[in-house]
Amino acid sequence: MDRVRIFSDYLERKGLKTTNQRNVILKAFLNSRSHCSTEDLYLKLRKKHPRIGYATVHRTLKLLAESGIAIEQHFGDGQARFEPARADGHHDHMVCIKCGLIIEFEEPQIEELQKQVAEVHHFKISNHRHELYGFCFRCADK
Amino acid sequence: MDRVRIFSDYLERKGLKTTNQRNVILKAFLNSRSHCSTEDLYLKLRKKHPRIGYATVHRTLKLLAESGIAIEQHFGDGQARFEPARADGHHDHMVCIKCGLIIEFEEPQIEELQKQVAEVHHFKISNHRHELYGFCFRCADK
DNA sequence: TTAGATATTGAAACTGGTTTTCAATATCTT
DNA sequence: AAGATATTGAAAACCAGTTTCAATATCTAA
Repeated sequence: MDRVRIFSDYLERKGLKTTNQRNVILKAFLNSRSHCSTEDLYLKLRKKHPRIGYATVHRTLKLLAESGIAIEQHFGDGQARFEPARADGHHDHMVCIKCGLIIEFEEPQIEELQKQVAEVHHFKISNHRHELYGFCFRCADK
Repeated sequence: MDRVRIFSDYLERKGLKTTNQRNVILKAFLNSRSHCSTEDLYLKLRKKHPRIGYATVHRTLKLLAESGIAIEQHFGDGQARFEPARADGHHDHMVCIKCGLIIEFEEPQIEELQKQVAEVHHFKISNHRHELYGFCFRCADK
């Protein structure tokens, strides 16, 4: 089922309304490069849809995150970033502290270990964040 | 070497000055429960030292983090928290999203695996964050 | 020990991302 | 098509954090 439909269904379940702005923002989000901030998306949309406000973009991104279509990330620069959730599951991030490059990684063994650690503490994980900060191959050389 | 001395040395190396406020804040920080925010520490200090300002507390916590005495944490509630660095090395956190309980954990195998993942991507880790969000044993029951 | 140079302090103003407000507008239900 | 309800955009509010600035404290060198 495509994500436009998933979103409409989510809105309906919540007693919210499907609007033109929400659809436009959803589509722009899905087409955007990953890890875009509200600002990024707002500026991008502005070209074709100058009447859509920043607040609406941000509210819609929050809704997308709630509905599971988007994942909200915080990489420590004080600005939320959103990326489309993937069918192929969870991944984590390496963030270059020099150039800002974001590399995604997936490591099932780590996931398994953290599950075990949680069990030891009788802790029920609902989500997690695992981020490596440092220098990407390009920036490490210098 | 005790941490008051470590801090003085750090300040001197940086051409900064050892002041009464900085020492008072350092001591209060070391005696505080872990993971306190600037606000927490400011309010606590206020009782005995009502003339110390919020800005000074925050500036000093930043200096403590720079000097390696404190570790700055961000658990997604939009407020930085600081904890005394431990001699026994690094640890990560589980955060209860209901009651706020913070459990520390340490898992060398995860550290090793993340090192390997970074190598694959020619990424040089300078630090990382690994946080599990969910329900602690007490909150999971309900 | 003291004078001069420099850093620190506290209060208040400012920042920047985010969130809320509110009157006008759009959507949905019947 | 009308009434009820949610959404919109602009602007204001919010909030942790940071900066400003004049007064004060610390440090250095004589």
